[in-house]
Amino acid sequence: MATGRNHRPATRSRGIPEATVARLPLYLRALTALSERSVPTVSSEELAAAAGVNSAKLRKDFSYLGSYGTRGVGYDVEYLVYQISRELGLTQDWPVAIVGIGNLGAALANYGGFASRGFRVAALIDADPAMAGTPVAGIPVQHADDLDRIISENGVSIGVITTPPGAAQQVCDRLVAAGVTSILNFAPTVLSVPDGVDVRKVDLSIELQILAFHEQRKAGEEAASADSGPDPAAPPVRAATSSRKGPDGDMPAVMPA
Amino acid sequence: MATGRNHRPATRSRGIPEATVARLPLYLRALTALSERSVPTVSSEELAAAAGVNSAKLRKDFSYLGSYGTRGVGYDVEYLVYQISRELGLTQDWPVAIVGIGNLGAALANYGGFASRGFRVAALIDADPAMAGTPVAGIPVQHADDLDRIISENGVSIGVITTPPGAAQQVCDRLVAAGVTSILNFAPTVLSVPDGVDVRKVDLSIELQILAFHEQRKAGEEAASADSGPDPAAPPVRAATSSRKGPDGDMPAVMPA
DNA sequence: CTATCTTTGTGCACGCGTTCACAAAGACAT
DNA sequence: ATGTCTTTGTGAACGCGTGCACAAAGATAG
Repeated sequence: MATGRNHRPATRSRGIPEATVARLPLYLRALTALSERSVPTVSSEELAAAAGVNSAKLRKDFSYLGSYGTRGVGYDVEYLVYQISRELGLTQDWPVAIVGIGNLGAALANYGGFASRGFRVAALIDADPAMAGTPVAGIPVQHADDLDRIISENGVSIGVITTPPGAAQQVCDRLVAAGVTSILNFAPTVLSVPDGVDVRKVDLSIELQILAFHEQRKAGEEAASADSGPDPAAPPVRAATSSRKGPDGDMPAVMPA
Repeated sequence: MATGRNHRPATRSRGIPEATVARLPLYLRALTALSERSVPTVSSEELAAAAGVNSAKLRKDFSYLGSYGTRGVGYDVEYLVYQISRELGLTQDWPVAIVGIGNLGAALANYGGFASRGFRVAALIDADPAMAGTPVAGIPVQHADDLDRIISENGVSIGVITTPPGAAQQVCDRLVAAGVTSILNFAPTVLSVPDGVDVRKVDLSIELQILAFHEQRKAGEEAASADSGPDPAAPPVRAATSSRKGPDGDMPAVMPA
């Protein structure tokens, strides 16, 4: 019943830190590229550079999985690919259902990176009856009324939500009721899920806003003597100290929508 | 020249912790919803619940911005919306360019959440000459040859990369050369950027793999007495101790692509 | 067999982020 | 004016993650 429990709070899973788990796919990608070039072994320094991380961090990460390297030589690429794949659970097939086949849902269905690495788009679900039967990326869209059955029959345990924000919580509840225990949420909504269900959030708007923050800061630093404009340290006229400072007139309406 | 410097390493910006910056958009979204319902004030407890975070964390986050609350009452919604918007730099217009108009790029161009909150899709760029002139989401696609000019003329400082992975680094280099200092990267590639350029990464494949890890762990815990199958603690036959343990035959080919 | 050289694996220290718990502050009733 | 009650703002403790620096381990040459 935890409201808005995003990501993993601090529950270390099976001794492997969450931060390490988040980097394993990165290592795996770099190792796969090396494997395709038939590189037999790789040092922590080389692999770290390819993955964009510190070499000490990489070695510590791998130490959580076990001692898979050879001192003086490095790591066996194929063996490490297998170990990480196994640790991440990519040696098995993961049927995935995408709910909400709008622009984004359709794009994800077509996305090649989805299909590889053990993930398979098993079902596309939408609430619009007009879309039922229409194939998207070669997969017919099914109606949301049959959500329970679709999830059960396909053994889906990972759901992807690409609905409008208003429908996200309801879809989430139905997915969880049908047996889904992992959700990738693209809707800009805080989802409430019961314990035992993992939610990961991908929010384009939030990413842009974080970039805007740093962008503004960079601009404010370079032009420290601008035309009274973006000085992030000078707050505007603070409203009176009364309890209701609503319609004072100096509060610009910032958000268009 | 820093290779693979993603996110912010540890550089605290303007006294505001990076973790706090990442949560400000979340608060802003919740506050905007309250504002639309004409709620005048909100307590840290209520707002924290709406944003899905701890109330103490929220209060500490706001304390970095200043003392904008009233003890015994809570926070003025409109005032806080303005303060956070200003802090995030959303009071100004941010022209954004999307490079790589495939499925995902087109979906982002159509995505409504992009347009709101000060972000404006100023240009769509693709390397395919056949797409030049074709309107996507009402915006004509322009050819990548004119990238420099497009970025300069529109004053774009935030670029979104939705190209195939092979083209991402080259596109990134050209964007940076043209003056872009913030990049949102959807391509599964580690980007190298010079200092002063911020890169944020959105990687669907990585998110799924993290979910798969926890999913596997959950499945392994519940069925602790399965048919010798997914025991995450028992490593398979370790290859011989020689330096080259490549083609031993017992190394399953895990990655299909 | 011994020496040297490379690279892993990790002990340790440090800093950031989170959470608790509580004093200070202000609203509100009397 | 005073007391009570609610809620903020923050000091302090704790835990996680990161990076340094080095010893241990093994390969390789002589």
